[in-house]
Amino acid sequence: MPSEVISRYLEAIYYMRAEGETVTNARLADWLSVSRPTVTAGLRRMARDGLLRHDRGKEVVMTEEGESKAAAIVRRHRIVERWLTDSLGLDWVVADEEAARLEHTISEVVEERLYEALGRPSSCPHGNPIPGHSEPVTGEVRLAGLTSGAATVTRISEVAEREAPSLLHYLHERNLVPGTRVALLEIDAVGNTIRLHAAERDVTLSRETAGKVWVLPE
Amino acid sequence: MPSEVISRYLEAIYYMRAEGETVTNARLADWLSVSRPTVTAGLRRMARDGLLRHDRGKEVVMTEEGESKAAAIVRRHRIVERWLTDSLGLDWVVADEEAARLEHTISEVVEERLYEALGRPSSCPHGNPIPGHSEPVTGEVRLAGLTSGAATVTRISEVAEREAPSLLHYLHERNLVPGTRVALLEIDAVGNTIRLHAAERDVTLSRETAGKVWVLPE
DNA sequence: GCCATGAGTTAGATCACGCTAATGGTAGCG
DNA sequence: CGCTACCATTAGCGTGATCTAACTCATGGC
Repeated sequence: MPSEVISRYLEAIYYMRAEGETVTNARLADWLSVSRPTVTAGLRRMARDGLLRHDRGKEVVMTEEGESKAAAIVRRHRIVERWLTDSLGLDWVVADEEAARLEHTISEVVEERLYEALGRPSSCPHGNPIPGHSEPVTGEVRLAGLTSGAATVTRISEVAEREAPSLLHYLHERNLVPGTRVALLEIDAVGNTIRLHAAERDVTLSRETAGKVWVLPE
Repeated sequence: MPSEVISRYLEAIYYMRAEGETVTNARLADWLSVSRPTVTAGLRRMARDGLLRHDRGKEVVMTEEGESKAAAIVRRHRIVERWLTDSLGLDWVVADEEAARLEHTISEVVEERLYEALGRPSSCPHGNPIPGHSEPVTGEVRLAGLTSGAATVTRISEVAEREAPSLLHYLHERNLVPGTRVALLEIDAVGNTIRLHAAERDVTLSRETAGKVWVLPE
């Protein structure tokens, strides 16, 4: 059983891969808020324990075992998030923080019982699929890359939660949540912003922020 | 915030104190299944951090702070146990093991919400009071010390859970659970056993086992 | 073609947590 | 009194996880 620290490494790698980013030492250090030598040492231990391969070059590659352990953690994270929001009434941001701790102490049996008790949810509160139980929506694109006029929000990237918790608040307040319909109003290529109509309201987002919201065009 | 290891020390001390045992290095080492030098080092760190005083003699004395941290952990343990048994349908033994891990990652806010969602339970599944929410029953005695004829089971000591998980199973199977009425049949001073009638059945317990079951005489 | 920049690693340190082996009490028993 | 138990601590060691400082190396800019 990997330590909690190593589990966090696995989780981070999983999220980066899911976002299509290349997984490097420096990016992991940023994500986990630790120094680069710390990551070097951590990756070495992980390679030793058969969780990934490191091949002295660049990109880190998870093994089968690493992949499945990572998926288990993410699965628990998302089920717990659902529990915290749906049953205990916590808000998005708090639920994510709490789940980040609980995901490491939830056992398989508790995970399963909880999943059933919640009625087999198909995603976390931010719309991300639950590994092993639901698939990513096909055809979704980043809001930042939207070209046609209208779309429906499918999910908020896990990256947003890590990099700026306040961003989650921001999106939630503006009702930019899974299921909301949005209509593109204007792309400002100079200011690097995107203006859109969502939930009876006009919203302006930076291109950066809009890159973390995924939508399904109509 | 104490580490998880130190939290386990606090919890163990709390349980021993509640049972009226003297808290010594050796007893802690037994309880926690670590070597005595490890306990020495742990207690030193705890004293350094203001959780207890050690006074180079014998007994360990918790400070206000240590006491309240310990109570918080035990409170979470018992609330989580209730959740696991009542909402998720886990059995006594598994619930205790799971709670032993979850108690360290449950935050104050989750603890409170969960307590409310469960309908403010007054004890853990084994009948032990929830610190800060309920008081120990007054007048209870150990089943081993019962003299009169009849009594009602109030709680199974936390000691039983640590020392012999199978004992929990044993008691549960024989329906020796909080609320069950028992009638003393015979005390065998030679064999060191006690025979009693409980839940339509005759049961024989060793004096040792009977010391871990608390009852309220009628 | 040289050099600044950034990425990864090495070197060297610290702290928490665990171990075994050996040492130093204290206290009861004969 | 002296021995045996039991207890606590010291000594010495290993691993995981973290840090800063310093080194190496490729790559792109000029």
